[in-house]
Amino acid sequence: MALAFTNSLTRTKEPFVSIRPGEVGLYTCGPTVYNIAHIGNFRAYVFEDLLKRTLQYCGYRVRHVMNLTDVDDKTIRDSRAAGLSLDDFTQRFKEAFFADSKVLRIAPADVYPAATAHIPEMITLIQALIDKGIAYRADDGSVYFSIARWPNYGQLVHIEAEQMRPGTRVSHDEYAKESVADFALWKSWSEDDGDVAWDSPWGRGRPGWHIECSAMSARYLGPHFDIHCGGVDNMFPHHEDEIAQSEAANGCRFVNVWMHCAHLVVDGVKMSKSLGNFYTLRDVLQRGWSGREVRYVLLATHYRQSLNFSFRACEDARAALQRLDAFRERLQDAARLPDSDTAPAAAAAQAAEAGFRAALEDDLNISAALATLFDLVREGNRLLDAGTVAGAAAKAILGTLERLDSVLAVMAPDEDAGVPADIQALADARQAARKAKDFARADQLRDQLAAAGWVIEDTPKGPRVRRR
RNA sequence: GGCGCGGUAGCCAAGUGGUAAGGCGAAGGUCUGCAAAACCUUUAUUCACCGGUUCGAAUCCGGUCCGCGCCUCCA
Repeated sequence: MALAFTNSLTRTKEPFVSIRPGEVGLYTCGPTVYNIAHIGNFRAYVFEDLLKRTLQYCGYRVRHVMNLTDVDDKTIRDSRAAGLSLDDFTQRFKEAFFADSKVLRIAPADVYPAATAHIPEMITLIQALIDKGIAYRADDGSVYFSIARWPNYGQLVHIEAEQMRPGTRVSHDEYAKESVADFALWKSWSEDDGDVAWDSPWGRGRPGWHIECSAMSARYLGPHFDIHCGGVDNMFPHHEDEIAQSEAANGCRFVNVWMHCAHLVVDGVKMSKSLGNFYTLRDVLQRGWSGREVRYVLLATHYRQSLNFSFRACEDARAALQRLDAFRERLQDAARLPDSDTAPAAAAAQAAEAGFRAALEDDLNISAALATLFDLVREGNRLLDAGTVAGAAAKAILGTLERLDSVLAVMAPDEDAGVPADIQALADARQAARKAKDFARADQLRDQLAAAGWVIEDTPKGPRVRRR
């Protein structure tokens, strides 16, 4: 089975063939840095991370570009409200984004181009569209892309311009357009923009939203590249417009494969501040969930399926991960023993690896991939119980787990915050009581620990205290 | 009006023609001073509903019901 992805352009699953053998150019729409990204945003980034790691697992070298939208209506509006320069304002949210990405173990992109650092590229692109007669400068000084002059428009969302119903969000200041469906490439300066403006052949102003991705993807990946991702909500108009701009300006196909992930919902409904179900990663961490637990929740649902986030799902993830942890600990202990027969362990490990790879190659079927992982856990535990996994056999399974984790990135536990001194003192007192066979006293201390939110486990190496 | 997505066990979730993966939970067992943790076993005659095609359908076709998303700057 070879790699295959569902292409939003054709809406079918297609074999994946890279433009250059062994290499993939990947562009993923990044954050608009006007606030802290929420877990719905990170659902998309985790999906893209899974895609990238899968490509790498399958042997591709991936060149990954993720843009940072640091100039748009919202960044301008909110930076002015905060009394900060645009750069100072967006810088904080860029840093927050990188920090949160790291917590979620998202592998960094190769390049994070910022829109404000690529204005000349955008101007060049817009000029090319004007020169070709596809874009026009309106009376208000803005430049628009004319959909009437680009018959290929609509290939991604499969719509006809006539069928578009003017939405309620059409802004009043865009009356200068020839057609409601036309979209801005360059927006002339208005008072609301304050000091945010660049010079251009059409006067002072700032770029439209879509143009940055066309300009920056071409700069870092070329005019024609392999895969472009984002959330479904970006299909229209953002990606549709990108295609129009890029193909009209460059005269070649823009992207071979478009991949879009479905929305994250919370308890079955869209996340929104007014419903009180709006969470940033930080909100979730504050409730005691770790980065990898959240990553697992975001990862474990297939990307084209809407993901229902809930704290119940976090609990399930924690339990599943603890089971993986326990399995790896058992294997690490067994690896120090003299070698056993390696055949059964090797067979289980190979079966898991083959199944895992086949599942991910099939349009990132993460559920099937995780199923093969847990099949290996069960089979491995059985073999450990039977004493047929020791030494090299245990190391073989650990090696497989490590390779699977190069894609999943969920196996290494998060940093433990440690045990407070007073809690440890209670645990020590309980152990002393147990030694003295004063079990009533020991149980009473255990209850005290439980009331404080800690559980105690008596292992062969002594008692271990753990938060619950 | 247009374009889409989805309804599979208590919960989450694969499977798109060959007779229901996996995770969580629950129940039983092993271990333990008792627990906890861990491990093992069990846990859907059935895939929203009604017809149809087929030797055979959760999977294909027609219809019905229900939930959700997008239609100009929300991942």
